[in-house]
Amino acid sequence: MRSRQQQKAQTRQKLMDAAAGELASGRSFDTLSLREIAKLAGIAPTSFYRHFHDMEGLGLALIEACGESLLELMHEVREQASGGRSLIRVSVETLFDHMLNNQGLSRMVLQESMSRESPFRDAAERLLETMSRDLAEFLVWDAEQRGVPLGHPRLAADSTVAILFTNGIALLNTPVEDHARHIEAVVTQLRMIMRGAEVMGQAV
Amino acid sequence: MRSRQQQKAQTRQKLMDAAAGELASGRSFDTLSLREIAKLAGIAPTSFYRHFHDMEGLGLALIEACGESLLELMHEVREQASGGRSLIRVSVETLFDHMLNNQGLSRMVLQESMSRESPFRDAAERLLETMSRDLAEFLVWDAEQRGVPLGHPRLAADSTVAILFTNGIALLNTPVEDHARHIEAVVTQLRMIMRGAEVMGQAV
DNA sequence: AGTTTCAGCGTACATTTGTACGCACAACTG
DNA sequence: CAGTTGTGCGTACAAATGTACGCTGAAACT
Repeated sequence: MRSRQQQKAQTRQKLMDAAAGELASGRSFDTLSLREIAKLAGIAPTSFYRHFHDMEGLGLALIEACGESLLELMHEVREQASGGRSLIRVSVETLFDHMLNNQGLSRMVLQESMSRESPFRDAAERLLETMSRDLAEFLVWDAEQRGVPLGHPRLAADSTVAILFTNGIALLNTPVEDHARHIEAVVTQLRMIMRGAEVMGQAV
Repeated sequence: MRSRQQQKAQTRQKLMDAAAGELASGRSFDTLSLREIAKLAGIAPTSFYRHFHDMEGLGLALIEACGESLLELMHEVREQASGGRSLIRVSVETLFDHMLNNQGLSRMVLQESMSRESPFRDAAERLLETMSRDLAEFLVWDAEQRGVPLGHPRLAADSTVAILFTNGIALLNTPVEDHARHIEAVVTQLRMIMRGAEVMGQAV
């Protein structure tokens, strides 16, 4: 038999997968019921409590997991991008790829980031904040590298993140054959911001 | 006695107000139940059906109403802005004011715009699309007026709308004393985009 | 070997949900 | 004025929900 830890971890994962699956098929998180998720995961309703105190607990775990994989991914992108390809393009493609492979979670995180004060909102907000901070830091480093001063790097990063996620979501509702064109549009928008930031940097 | 039409319209409005009130206090739309809204509006649950076929019907009416007032508002802004004040600043302030006064609906529209294929998403999407299209049209006109060519006006408008609403939502979770600073940041971000668009316009 | 721990189960119950059905009575129509 | 219309009500019911309670059996520990 598998050890208790392994077994428990696996059941917990089943619960998270069940919820993520429902999210991916279009449900919003708070239409999910404890009983329903338990059934999908193949356990009795009351066994749910062995893993999460709440549906809220499950939700937080989902957001947490999504955040971890996302930050890790963007971290990899920076190393990979130093290989020469356009950083902007690689970032966009990588992020969108992740969102396409995690549609349910992506939607949930962004929707919750727009909700009212709640544990979900806090978690989602923290994730976006971290992404923006990391990006700003990188932008400064990159600008110095190229000897081109950037005006308001943090604001540029905020704009970038807003545009990235807004368009990422839009992409999920777009037929595959339009993806390439859509990505091109986003890349142009981001270049626009960078040009603007550079101009405002020189103006100082 | 009031006429039947008036009476019915008033009850319908009570239902919409009840729902909007719950949204404003942080609930998400699909945690609202028909019975609950009926009770808040002061009518029997079964009377709900005299006004809407569904909770979905109510939701659509809410989004519709929010969209109408919003588009009307932005239309006024353009006339008012020709008076000389910065168009960007006036637009931002007006939109944010509207969002602050309609927190529940604003959140709902933006959240639904990120959901999966559904009547709600379609309605919300249509609203944002219209705003972006109108804005692009205005940007072109304004650029011609000033003799400064704009590159990719539609993309600039898309970016602007994304940044406006993202930050508008963020503002709702911000203490009032930080509002002025926050608005300043958004104005700077929008100027950044405009500068970028102008630069890319000249490059052609 | 004997004991403890604990993931998972089944039963049970009070709430809440959407909605079908039919009645009442004020407002409209002719 | 008589007849029709239609908003609103109360009752009723099946389904679903969260969760309290106590049991079981195997893994973990001593």
